[in-house]
Amino acid sequence: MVYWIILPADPPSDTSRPRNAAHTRVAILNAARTAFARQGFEAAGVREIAASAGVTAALVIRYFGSKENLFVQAVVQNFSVVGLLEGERARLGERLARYVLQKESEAGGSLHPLLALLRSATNEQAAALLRTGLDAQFIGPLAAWLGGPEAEVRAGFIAATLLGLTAVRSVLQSRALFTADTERLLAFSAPVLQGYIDGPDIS
Amino acid sequence: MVYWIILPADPPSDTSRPRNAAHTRVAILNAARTAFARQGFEAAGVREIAASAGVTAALVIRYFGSKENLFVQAVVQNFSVVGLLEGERARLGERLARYVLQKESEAGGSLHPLLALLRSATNEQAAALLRTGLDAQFIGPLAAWLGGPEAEVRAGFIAATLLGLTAVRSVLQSRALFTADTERLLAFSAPVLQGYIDGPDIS
DNA sequence: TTCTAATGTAAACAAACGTTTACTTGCTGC
DNA sequence: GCAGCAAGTAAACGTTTGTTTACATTAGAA
Repeated sequence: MVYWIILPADPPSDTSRPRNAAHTRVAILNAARTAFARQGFEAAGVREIAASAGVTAALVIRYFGSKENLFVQAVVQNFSVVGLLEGERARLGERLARYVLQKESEAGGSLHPLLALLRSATNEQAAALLRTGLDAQFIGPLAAWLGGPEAEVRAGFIAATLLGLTAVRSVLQSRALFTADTERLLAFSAPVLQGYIDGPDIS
Repeated sequence: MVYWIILPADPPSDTSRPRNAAHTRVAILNAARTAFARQGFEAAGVREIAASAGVTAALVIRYFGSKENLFVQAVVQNFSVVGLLEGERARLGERLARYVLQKESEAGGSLHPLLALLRSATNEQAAALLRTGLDAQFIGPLAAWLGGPEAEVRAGFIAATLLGLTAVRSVLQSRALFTADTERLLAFSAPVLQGYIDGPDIS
């Protein structure tokens, strides 16, 4: 018991955290995002998410009602394209390509948001939830930004390209794209993406 | 009971099948391919595969040793790019695009082979198996066919594009690409794929 | 300081999973 | 015709899953 007094006031930021529903909620959401990105909707367990947030599974259910609802709040409502749209139009293709080609370690310390989407897209339950989110928060805004009659199809192809690259590189880790250096992959993919952005309409 | 006698001699082609290990094996493999394509490696259950093949789960394990081994024999050793490589080089992009854009109903009656790959790629156990299969049966042969110093990267991008399209269309069923007609999608994607095939090398 | 509502936990639930064991059924070579 | 082995099944095993129930603890207002 004495050891508790000797330890610093806020040691590993989890063990001695005072009871605080708001902080706990955030901790659970962060743990869930990481777990869903690493393992997908099905494989990620409520007990494991709870443990890595420093609580128990029962509390997670108490706060979010169900695993499905936790997924919605942690992942579906949490990826967006709007940040990438800032900047000159002629280089949007490059920004998008860099967005998916950067190593996980470079992605702001956390795992790539697209990973959670991709790793969970195969579960029918999660896919139904993601369907809405992808249209509302990625394809929709991107299409509106692009403009023109083919905007939706163009945005869809961009999403498909980014997801495909993420799939082959981060999930399947196919040798061809996993070991190649980022700049070379960028040289291939950025023009393609820019082509979807600025290419001519199909009659 | 009388109804059985009235029914034709070989009714649903399953109930009255005589004992035949070879036929049963094939039936299990077919059922497994469909189940893995529809639900992915984890969600597809051995009991369900067995039932749809007209046998019990114990027999499936007896024949294939484990669910993992069943997956290898049903899916991993069963997708290949070689068929698409026949024909003129200038139209390979179009053939590849058609390969993934055709509706499931047009894909020879069965589900698209890429679906099983994609829906199972998120399971770490299955992904490890698919990693080898994708390189050995798709990217490898395609790269050898393409030739040139960048062949592997080009093949990787082609695989990524096809997987991405399949993901957005068949799994996420995003409105933008799900409702658009095949010919328009073909007009967008075929040139991109052909670009990966014939485009200039990156210095 | 005391009391109560909020915060959290331990333990168990029912269902589903892949797999194993022991058993029954039926085709086939002698 | 009949043994023997292959083909197939029923039932259970041990885990793991998301979720529920009943209980403990602590923070904060009175």
